[in-house]
Amino acid sequence: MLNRMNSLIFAKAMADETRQKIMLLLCCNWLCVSDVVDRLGDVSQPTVSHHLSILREAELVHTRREGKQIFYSLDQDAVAVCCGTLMQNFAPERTKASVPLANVKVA
Amino acid sequence: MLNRMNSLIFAKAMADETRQKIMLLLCCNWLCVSDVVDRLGDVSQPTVSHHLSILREAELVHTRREGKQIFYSLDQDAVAVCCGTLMQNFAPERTKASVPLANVKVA
DNA sequence: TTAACATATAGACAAATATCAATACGAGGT
DNA sequence: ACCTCGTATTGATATTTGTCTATATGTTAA
Repeated sequence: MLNRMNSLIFAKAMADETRQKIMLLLCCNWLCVSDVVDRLGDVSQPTVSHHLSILREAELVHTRREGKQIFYSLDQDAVAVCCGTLMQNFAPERTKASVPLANVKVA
Repeated sequence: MLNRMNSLIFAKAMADETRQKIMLLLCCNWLCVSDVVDRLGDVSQPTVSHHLSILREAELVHTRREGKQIFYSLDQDAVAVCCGTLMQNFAPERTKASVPLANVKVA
């Protein structure tokens, strides 16, 4: 139940190009909101805040306050867990023997 | 480029509850459209066809014609590849040593 | 070729979502 | 206290998307 819920929330969180761009920016990086706005270049600050709140509710980002700024970074563990859940639900026959991801062909 | 594109198409394809239900039905199973309609119970045939076409365009299903019927089944390899791509893009620090999915905590 | 059945497509509509400008909120600094 | 800066929220709008009914397409059988 919770797994299925997670899969849906996760997929919805990922299902937007701007959000994926933001996630890439926050991957291995702590950035504050205005940094993200600057790096995207073509999206307003409220829009970025909105996307960040979606990522927050999906529990895909870490948050840290520093003075006036709020820093975000991608929660890679959460992403990995969600991907694992997706695999278990939708590719169970490829998960049986604990497939090393390195061996999974990527186009 | 193509990877990122795939991640977006994949996420969008997964980002709907009805579609996830269909994918679960088609996981390890060949079903024709009307079978899917029956098992879902609360969705019209055109709607199912529409969802199947989205899954088809995302290349997440196999198709086989048999007389008047068209059978679908989930392409688990494709799902695995897409999940791997997601991991590589959005959880690279968890992919380095080829993490066995069995060791990934699932809530 | 016509009829019956299975699936796909078209068109219309409603709900969800992405976006922006304007504004509120909150934390420092003066 | 006030002002400024960074972020969040609100309200409005446009686009996307999911759904339906009606219809078209395609396959098989009579």
